[in-house]
Amino acid sequence: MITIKDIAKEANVSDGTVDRVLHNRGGVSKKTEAKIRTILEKHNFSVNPVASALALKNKFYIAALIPGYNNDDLFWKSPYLGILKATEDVKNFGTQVDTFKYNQYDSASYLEMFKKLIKTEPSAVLLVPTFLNETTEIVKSLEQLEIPYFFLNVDLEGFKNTAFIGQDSYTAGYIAGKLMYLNISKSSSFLIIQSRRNITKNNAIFKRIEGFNDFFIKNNINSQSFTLKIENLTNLLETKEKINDYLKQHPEIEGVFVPSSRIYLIADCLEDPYLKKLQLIGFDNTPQNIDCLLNDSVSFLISQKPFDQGYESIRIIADYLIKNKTPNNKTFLPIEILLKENAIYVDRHEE
Amino acid sequence: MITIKDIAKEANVSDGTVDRVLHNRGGVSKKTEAKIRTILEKHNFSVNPVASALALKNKFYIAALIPGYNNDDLFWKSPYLGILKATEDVKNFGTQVDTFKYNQYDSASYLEMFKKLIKTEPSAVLLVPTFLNETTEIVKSLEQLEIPYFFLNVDLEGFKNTAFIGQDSYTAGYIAGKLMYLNISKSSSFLIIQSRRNITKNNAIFKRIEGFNDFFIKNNINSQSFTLKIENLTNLLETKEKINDYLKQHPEIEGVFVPSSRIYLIADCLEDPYLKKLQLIGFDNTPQNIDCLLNDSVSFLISQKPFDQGYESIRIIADYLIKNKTPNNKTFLPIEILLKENAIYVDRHEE
DNA sequence: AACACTTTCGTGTGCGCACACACAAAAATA
DNA sequence: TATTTTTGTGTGTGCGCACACGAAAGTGTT
Repeated sequence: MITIKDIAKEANVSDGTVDRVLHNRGGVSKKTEAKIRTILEKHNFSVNPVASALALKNKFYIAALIPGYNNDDLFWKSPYLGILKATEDVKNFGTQVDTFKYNQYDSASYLEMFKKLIKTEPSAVLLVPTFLNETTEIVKSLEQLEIPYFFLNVDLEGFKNTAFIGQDSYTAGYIAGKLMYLNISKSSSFLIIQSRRNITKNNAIFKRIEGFNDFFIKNNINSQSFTLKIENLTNLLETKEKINDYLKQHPEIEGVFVPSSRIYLIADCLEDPYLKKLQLIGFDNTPQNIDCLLNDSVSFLISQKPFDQGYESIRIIADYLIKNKTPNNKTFLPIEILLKENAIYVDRHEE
Repeated sequence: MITIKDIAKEANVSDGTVDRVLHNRGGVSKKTEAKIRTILEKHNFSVNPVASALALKNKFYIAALIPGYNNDDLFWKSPYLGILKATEDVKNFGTQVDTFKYNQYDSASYLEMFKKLIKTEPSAVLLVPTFLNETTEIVKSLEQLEIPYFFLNVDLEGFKNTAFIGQDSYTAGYIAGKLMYLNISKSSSFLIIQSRRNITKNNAIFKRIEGFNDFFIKNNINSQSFTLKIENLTNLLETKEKINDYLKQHPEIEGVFVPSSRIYLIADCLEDPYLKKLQLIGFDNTPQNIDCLLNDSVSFLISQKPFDQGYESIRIIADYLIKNKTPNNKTFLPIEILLKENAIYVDRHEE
């Protein structure tokens, strides 16, 4: 393994000079810089990141702004755990990570946590841009401070984020459509259940529905699509009544598609004959959803690999900071299809 | 961040003494050792792996013994790339990796490469135990030399391998059965195509077929199962003739299951009406197979995430060597279901 | 030619750990 | 008690790099 010292010796300069050109620190004559660069090229030299990390010692600081979670909605636990795992991995590489959690249904808390975050003077920010207007505001201050920012999970367009890490929601929805079609009989119907509060443009849920419907359109399938909007899924009594009523009125429905991570609520609400008869397809490998797979109430789940999303994000940002590695503009994680049998082999959150 | 020096100060001993108990190097009185351990526990101390790696500098050496690949059978390229990626990751952590490739159809080359390998005095060995008898022999010398060994991809039972990294082939086959059932009409039939040379007990292919058939048995489905054995799939003329003849004689067949990574050969051999009519399900995301997904000749592929298998193996072994972290006895990677739409979001081999 | 600057470069220190070596104290032996 | 052996502990050096400090060489001004 070749070291800076080796390069220096070959160029008849000191280690410090080589270091200066490696880090574009300036203060090197053009002649010697050229000489050093030639030798660098020749040996295809790259610094030893381990030694570099040791010497740097907590030079970088990443702040993450993501939704919190509770027992009612565990989705954001996985990305958080992924972030934690990555934090551990990069900790000794001179990179510190702090996570700020906001309430995904309260734009004020989003702004509030950002204010807290920005006071810590991060070298880069990872955020889940749930709210459009507030994000515009946030991005403005970040750009003013020249802090690079990365979007996680929500692929908001029109911003100069260094990268996006998440899923191709449209295609994920398209696949959901395909799986639905496989499971219900031809010329039968299906139901899409939406929760009002989730419908905003550019939103993953919106794109999933679009993809789902497009499958049937593009393949000229004349299954009929019904949509039921429910204000607040968590209100179980109301949800229960609405759904079962609706199904009573539309006995031709054979499948239910829930484009959010809340399909377990639907499974809970369905009366027994429906539960047996219907094919349920939903998103995300939360513990409750996995349980539904295992007890046969849900046929398929599509996972967006939330743990990996969190993990990869931090790794990408750390590489960007430490190794100056510019990431792909969009990093799409695999669209994972889960069914009863492979559910247990999914994402390892432990370790 | 707490360091060895901090621990030493608190225990009123020198760094060296702490170092000795950390590495069980001996030569420390019971009293001081107890004291140090208490403090270690109290702070939940763990050494900084970065500094450790720097100080150790190429202390460990991992040798990998895996099948080679060629254009005809690219499967083993992915694990190899995974190993390479991991090699890069652990390189600066004092761990070197060398890969030895053998011919998976020639047990002599297996032994021969092992002989080469063992001369390099590895600290640990990763191997794909394709051949039972030869593996017994190999393991014997490894155990004599007290070199820990790990199995990759092929889960041979009855050995004292430190760990296995691969897929649950039985369940993967079971899922293939389920997907097949979803795609063909009830009470129709399907065909399993086997290549003679692959049939050995304990083999992944064997287990996949078992799982596949069990799906139909356990769910009381009376689809009829046919099996066609072909000596050498690569002999395209013969394969072509045999398959199409067989299908002519059994028009009730609606699906074809190929429990190996060679389904692209079958797709190549099928005459056009069959290609359109039949549902093909196979294994592994090789480029040729992915092509078949994209051009609609194959309905599903099950990936065993070969890249990840290679990558994880090396990481697991490195952690074992560097951090003394005993791995799970079996590490099962996810059973990934691929179809046309999510094929492009799979395994990133670049970077 | 003497001076004040500026540019260019070498040296030294420390990051946290591993390990060889040195040396003291305690125990065993003569 | 003197001497050897064992046991226990401290010290020093280096891993490869980052960066501060200051020295040397170069440039311009009066």
